[in-house]
Parts: sequence; structure tokens; C-alpha cells
Amino acid sequence: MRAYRIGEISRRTRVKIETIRYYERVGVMPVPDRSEGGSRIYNLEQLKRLSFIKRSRELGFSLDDIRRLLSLADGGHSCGEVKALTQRHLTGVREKIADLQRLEKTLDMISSRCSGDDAPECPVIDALFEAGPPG
Amino acid sequence: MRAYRIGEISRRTRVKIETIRYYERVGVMPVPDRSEGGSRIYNLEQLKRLSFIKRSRELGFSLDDIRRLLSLADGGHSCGEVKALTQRHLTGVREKIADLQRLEKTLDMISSRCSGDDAPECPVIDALFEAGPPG
DNA sequence: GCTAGAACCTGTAGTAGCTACAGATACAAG
DNA sequence: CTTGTATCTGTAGCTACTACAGGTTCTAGC
Repeated sequence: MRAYRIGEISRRTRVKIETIRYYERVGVMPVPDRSEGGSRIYNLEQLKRLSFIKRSRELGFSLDDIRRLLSLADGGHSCGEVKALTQRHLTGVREKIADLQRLEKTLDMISSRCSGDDAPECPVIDALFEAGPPG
Repeated sequence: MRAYRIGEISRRTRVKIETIRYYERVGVMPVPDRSEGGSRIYNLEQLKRLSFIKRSRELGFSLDDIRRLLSLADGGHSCGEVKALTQRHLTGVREKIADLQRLEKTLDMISSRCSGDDAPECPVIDALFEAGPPG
């Protein structure tokens, strides 16, 4: 099976070398073989695993989630668990969107009260001194 | 002027005591007076400043932004600069929303291909092994 | 005045997910 | 055999907190 050095899998996946080593340290990437001199030597499967991690990160999964996904992928996964994990993540994403949209609305409202010229009093500053939502 | 101990401004602003001390350390809260024994003693202005920080954080401003906002608020601020800062932040928020919406779409699509039963093969896992967007 | 208990103090380490060094060694090409 | 690139380990930094440990201060009741 073909061998890859860390620089090569870094280029292929667009994951920084330091990040790959970090993934190894925290246990999402497996410990690879080493050359005689001590350089990391990866195989095709490990390269694929790294793209899996990359893609999952792009989709906003946490490294904890990714560890779970990988162990499901390894161990003759049940589709149900994978879907559940994905759905939980999707719910989180939707909540974040809703939060940010509330934020956007408020910021927009506050900002629109402001002329933007060099007036000495600023409604934005005033608004920030007001209390936020109760709770 | 009325004096407040740290516990009281913490209760009033719902900012944790440790966080208030952290704000002092990183220079967004001013160094307060101390009692003879060494307890921090705040005045009304400092209490107001803390609610300003709290509100700004709720609106997603970074501590760096907040430092700038506060110095604008202190120094006979020009409304224009405040508005510019707010607009930049708003743009950032909108970008984040757009990113998350793309994410949501992709996740939803991937997830919908999955039956969710205990099938041995899982389209979600397969999808995660595929490359993401080019770039 | 004394004591119990709440409130406060400092300092440090941990969280997520990297990123950025420094200083040393390995490897490939000529 | 040399030169230059690639890789190595280990540590520290980033944001914005949070959570201790182990000690001191303050306040209320007696």
C-alpha cells in the first residue's frame, strides 16, 4: 500500500501539519507508522480518515462528535445512531442561526437609530447602556 | 456615592464574579477602589460600565470591540465611529448566518438520505468520506 | 468582644480547536 | 558530502471565560 508523509496528506486534505499532529494527540487520528528516522508514514486509509475529519469539521461537528462518528464508521455502524447524532447537530445549528438572527435584528434596529455623523450623543452607546432581555 | 461589593454588581448584572475579575485583568473594567481589608469597592458608574459590557457581549461584540466602544463612549465619542464599528459587526453576524445556513442545508440533505434504521451501510458516513467544497 | 458562616481574595489550570513558534534532526537531490 | 526542504518534539499563545484550592475579610448574632 502506498505511503504518504505528513506534508503530502496535509496538501491533499488542506489540513495543516500542526493540526494533523494535534488530531493524533487528541486521538481522532490514529498513531501512524514511522520511518527509520522517525517521520510519520501514513497509508491510504489514514488519508481517507483525515478527509473524513476535515469534512466533518467543515460541517461543524465537534471533535467529540467526530470521534463518535468514526467509531460508528469503524464498527459496522448502525445507521440509526449516525442519524441521531446528525440530527442533534442539525438542531444545534438551527438554534445558532435563530440566535444570530435575533442578534442581527437587534443590532440593525440599534444601528438604524444612529445618524452616523459626528454628533456628540450616540443612540448606539445609549442603547448599550440599557439592560438586555430579562432572565 | 453608593458603594457596591463585587457580589452585588454580579447579582445586578448577572455577570459571574470570576468574569468581573477577568474583565479587570484584561482591562475592560477599571481597577476599583479597595476596602481596608482589600475587597473591591465599585461605584455606580462602574456598575453601569459592567452592564454596558454585558449588553455588548450579548450582542456578540468581542472584548476588543468593547474596549473600543468604551473608549468612544468615554471620550466624547463620534457617532460615526460607533456606527462604523456596529456595521462591521453586523456584517460579521450576517456572514455567520449565511455560513450556518449553508451548513444547515448540506446537513439536512445528507441526513435525509439516511433511513435511520439499523442498516449496515450509512449514506451519512459515505457522504462524510467525500470531499467538501473545492478551495 | 467573639464566633460562625458567608463573601471575598490571589493564583493557577482547564475548556475547544487549533496555530505558531524554537531548536533539533531527517531526507532527497545534485 | 553538502545544501535546502521537510519533519521532529515541546511549549506557549489565542478567545472568553470557568472552576477550583487555600487563604482572608466582613457581617450578624450572641
